[in-house]
Amino acid sequence: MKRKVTLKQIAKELDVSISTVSKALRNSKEISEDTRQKVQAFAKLYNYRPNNIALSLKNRKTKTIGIIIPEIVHHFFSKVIRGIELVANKRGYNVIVGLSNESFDKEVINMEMLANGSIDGFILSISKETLQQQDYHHFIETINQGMPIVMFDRVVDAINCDKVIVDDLEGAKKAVSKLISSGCENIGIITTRDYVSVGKLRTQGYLEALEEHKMNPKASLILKVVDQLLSEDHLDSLEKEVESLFKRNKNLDGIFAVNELYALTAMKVARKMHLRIPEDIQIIGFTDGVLSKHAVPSLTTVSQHGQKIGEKAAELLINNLEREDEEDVYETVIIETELIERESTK
Amino acid sequence: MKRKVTLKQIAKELDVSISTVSKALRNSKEISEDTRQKVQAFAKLYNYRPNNIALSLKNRKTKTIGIIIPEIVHHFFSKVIRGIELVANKRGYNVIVGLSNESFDKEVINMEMLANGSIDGFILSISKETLQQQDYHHFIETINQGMPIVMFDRVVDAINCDKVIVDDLEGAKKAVSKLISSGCENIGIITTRDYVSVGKLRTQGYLEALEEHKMNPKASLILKVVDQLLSEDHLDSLEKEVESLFKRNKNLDGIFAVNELYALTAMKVARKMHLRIPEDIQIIGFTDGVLSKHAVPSLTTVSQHGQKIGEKAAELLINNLEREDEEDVYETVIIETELIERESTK
DNA sequence: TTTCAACACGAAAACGTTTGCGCTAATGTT
DNA sequence: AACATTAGCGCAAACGTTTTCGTGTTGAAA
Repeated sequence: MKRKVTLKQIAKELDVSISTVSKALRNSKEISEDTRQKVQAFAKLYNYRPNNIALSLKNRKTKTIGIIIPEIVHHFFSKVIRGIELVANKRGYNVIVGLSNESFDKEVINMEMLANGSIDGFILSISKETLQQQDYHHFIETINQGMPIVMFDRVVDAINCDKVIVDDLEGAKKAVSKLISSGCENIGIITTRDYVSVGKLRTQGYLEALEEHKMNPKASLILKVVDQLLSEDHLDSLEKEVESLFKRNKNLDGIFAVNELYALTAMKVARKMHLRIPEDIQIIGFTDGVLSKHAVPSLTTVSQHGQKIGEKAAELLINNLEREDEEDVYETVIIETELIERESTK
Repeated sequence: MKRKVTLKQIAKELDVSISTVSKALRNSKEISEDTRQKVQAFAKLYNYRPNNIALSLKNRKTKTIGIIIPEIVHHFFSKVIRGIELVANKRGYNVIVGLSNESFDKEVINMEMLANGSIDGFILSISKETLQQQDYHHFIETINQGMPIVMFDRVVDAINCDKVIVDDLEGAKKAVSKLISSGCENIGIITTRDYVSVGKLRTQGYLEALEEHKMNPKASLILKVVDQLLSEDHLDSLEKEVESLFKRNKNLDGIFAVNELYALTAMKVARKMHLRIPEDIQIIGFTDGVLSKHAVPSLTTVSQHGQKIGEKAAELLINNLEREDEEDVYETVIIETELIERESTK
């Protein structure tokens, strides 16, 4: 078991100084052709690679990006990571992942762990708990220490930084407009509580779409699901809530659900009530996950292009990191949504 | 924008030496109560945190684990990561992720990037391309340099290291036995080419189960799908292959599919051919992903417990890293599979 | 022969820590 | 009063790099 070879070892072996070895390897012309070749041959033989940690310490940059997401077992976030990874690697960066599990404390702890030199900047999506508590001091402190942050998807106005979001409002409008133009007259929405910004915006898009088509929103058509974070019977209670939405609106002929799971649940309930999709009721979801694609009937959905979001976020961050001048102009990039029409709509 | 404060700055500010500050913060009793308090107060005020990179350099360990997986947009791998992250964080480690995208070259490059000091050890699942080429020199070199590796799911005998696998053979047997005991007499299998070890083992399990029940395997019942890595029309060609399986076996009444997607495709084809599930044909998949749970009818499946795999892998690695004695005894842990019965079987 | 570049290399500092050891002054012991 | 102990602190090395600034040797020009 031979440990990794260092400059010092090469130097000793070849009876030259460390500086000479370093320069020889970097093709400095201070070094004679002779020694340069000798050193390089030796280095190749022993498979020398500079120690990243030492370089990080010296350069005061790690070439590593920290990602904090609320949950990894989730197609959207996986896709975002893939996007980040893609451009990060292309530009010589590594990616280190922290999971907040939708918890404020874990978010803070994870960020603290990474902020002490391990990474050059953050890409993150805020946990639900943090959004509820509206405590953003850890973001502010991080930024104040000179470490840039890019937020995506779940962002918050209070923090001044680069952001990548989808046009939730517009996406929702597209979806609802589609339902309307396909003949729906009583469209229900299944959404989250308002503190999740994306939920709020999508609800707003729903309302605006109705308004544009001179349709009156009815309170009974709006279902704001209370989400008990990931509990086991969450699915059951969700189903019950959706069922009551169906029951109190006998003439329901369209559903806009702000995520995939809600949409699938709606499909399930519709089936239970012997409604045909899309003949009797049409359904559109949000988030282009794998469920929508393989559902039966397959689900028309508003795609968020998670990978593109990740790519863009990584670009913003790295550009910021590598920018010479220190001017802080923050950008908010909006990734267009796309309505993917499948079998659940006419 | 105040940069992170260092020992040196505190020392200068308080007019003591760096060593004094360091010792004061670590509660060394070499330092007087007086200065200790002074230093600690100052440190707290300026929110001092030791620089991880410097510590890594000094201690020659990074407290970071490198994960290399073929694909992240995949429930199984996400769950494994979650498991790893869980125990890693609990034991004070961070997690850094590299994606091979099923490519040999990317696997090698990623490992090289991480191996030069960035991490203390690897947890990985081998890419398909690597398995095909059977070129494992990068694993061997890494291990030879004293960096431990834990492999999971897709492992290979040629490499001597800790491994965490599911009992693919036994899991497959469970599934097929279930089909048999539910009355199936003509059971088809949809599997991968043999170079993917898990595919091979599951096929073997299928055969053994048949044998145990005195049933003769028929070549026409075995479909080994050629997987053109992630191409767009992969789904189409997959569907055609499955369809021909159905057509050449008119009396097919059971399907064992080695992954979720194959199982779903089988369901789709069955539906197209007007076979009722589970009355006319029963289907079982492998991998407990989200698709199986939400499919209609929901899919009976062999669960692999991805999270548990991740947890175990992290434990093995960290135990190895923190072991004092240098004896190399490698373990292969088998995680039991579990048959989750849902609606696609009787 | 002296002077001066050019050449080839080495010493040392720096990045931020931790820690063994040595030093000084004060205190305690005979 | 002479000596030993100890508390309290600083020096310096080490981890592995890169880079600036010397410095000694050579060869050529004067």
